[in-house]
Amino acid sequence: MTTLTEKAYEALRQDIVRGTLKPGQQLRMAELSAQYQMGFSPLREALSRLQAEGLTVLAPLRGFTVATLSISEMWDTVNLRILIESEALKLSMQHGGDDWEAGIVSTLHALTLQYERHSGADKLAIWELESRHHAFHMALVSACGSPRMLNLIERLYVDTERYRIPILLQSVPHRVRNIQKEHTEIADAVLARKSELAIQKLVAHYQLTACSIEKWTQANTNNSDGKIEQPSGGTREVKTLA
Amino acid sequence: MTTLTEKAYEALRQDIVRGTLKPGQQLRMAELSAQYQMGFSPLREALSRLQAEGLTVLAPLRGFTVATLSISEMWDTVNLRILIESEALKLSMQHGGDDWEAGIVSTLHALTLQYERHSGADKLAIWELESRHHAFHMALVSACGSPRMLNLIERLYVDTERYRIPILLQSVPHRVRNIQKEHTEIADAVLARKSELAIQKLVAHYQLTACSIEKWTQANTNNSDGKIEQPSGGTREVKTLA
DNA sequence: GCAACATGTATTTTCGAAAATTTGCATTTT
DNA sequence: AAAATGCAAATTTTCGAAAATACATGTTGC
Repeated sequence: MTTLTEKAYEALRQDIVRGTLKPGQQLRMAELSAQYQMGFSPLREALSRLQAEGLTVLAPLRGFTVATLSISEMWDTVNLRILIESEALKLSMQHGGDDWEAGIVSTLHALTLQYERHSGADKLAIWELESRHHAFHMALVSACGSPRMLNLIERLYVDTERYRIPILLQSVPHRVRNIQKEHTEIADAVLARKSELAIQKLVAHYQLTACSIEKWTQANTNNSDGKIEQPSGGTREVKTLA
Repeated sequence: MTTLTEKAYEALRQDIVRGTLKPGQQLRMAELSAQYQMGFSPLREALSRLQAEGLTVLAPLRGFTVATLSISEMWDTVNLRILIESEALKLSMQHGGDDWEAGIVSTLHALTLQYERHSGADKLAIWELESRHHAFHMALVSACGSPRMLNLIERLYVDTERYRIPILLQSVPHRVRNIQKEHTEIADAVLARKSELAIQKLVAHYQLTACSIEKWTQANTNNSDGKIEQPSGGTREVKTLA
């Protein structure tokens, strides 16, 4: 990583996705400058990029804020993700070769290992789990042949990741679903090139996750619908989506 | 429009889409600063945003360039557009009310008027035509109920617009297709809520356009495949996609 | 007491120059 | 002659301060 702008971009992006910077939070240049040890220029540039990606919002002359979360936005994202990834998965199953299959097997294996290892609320372990989870889902669609789709899928993944992470950070993992089983079943269907079944399982996986997020949110929220608070910390700022 | 950054963003975006800034062209800060009458900061910020949208490319420590065009990229974009807009159109036909229908009728009418008016290669008329064309296509899907989809459709429109504009700028419109008839037929099927038919006509419309661009490019190009030159002007810089 | 207004402060936005890096070119070396 | 090296110019990147704008607070007028 060469330029400061890139460092700023990576750092801000990670801090937003992981919830260090909370949804709706004002991002004051002076504070960021002190926090990340750099001047305004690289920060603004990074924030602009993130704005185009939907992770920050710029209100003219009153600065940047972290993009807020809401249940309706989540469902919008999830539904779009289902549409795109269903197609991408189908294409991958048509075009994918040995390397593609190998990628799925290996990322699933790595994910499983980390699942079994991941016990409590150890942050480091959670980030590693997230990373491997991401790798597995990308491996599934990686042979779709469309750079544009892959790029979009990557962004949609990040967007939904923002909703899952607050739950993961809770110490109680309340494993009512066996998520790892879902992953394995998806991989099995995909590798067997059972197109319909694989897509159906992937869609169900996403919908179950979304439902679980929705329920968790309603349980951990006292305000009216469509708003999401950050669980950790004592700051009690309620964020609404634009 | 309040801030300089916004002005820079709009201006650069328009100049890239319309081909004033040519695909692959180096964007030197000093030149841009003189051209657009502002300092580096707002320009860099605008270019960063455009980079996230895929209209510019940033090579670390060697500046920004205009994103290149290629036939394979075009097909990738068109296919994704077909996937998204088919779904969005279906949803719109399910949810759309009177306002939505009115929007389609009025934008189609405005488009038709400009089509008949638009004679030669009058740039002003072409930009107006483009604007109304855009409005019509957005009107079709505007009732899909998904802000995310609409945002994505907007971007995909711009991306394909970059491919159509060089052709429009040629004085000879070589109207082998009756494009306006295609628009009308789409609108008719949509308003009649004939879902299958409407989607089929929209898809055909996009595929015909893509084919026509591909043929035009091969005719106006002497190099090997996948590269596109800008037609106007004497500069003979060949641009490849990353 | 309350609203409109003015004033000072905090913050964002923009500029112009300094620092860091690449690029082009001439010179040397093999 | 070709490749490597070193230097100067051009260019990007970054900083720190100036300008512009928003925000908070207190004041005046009614």
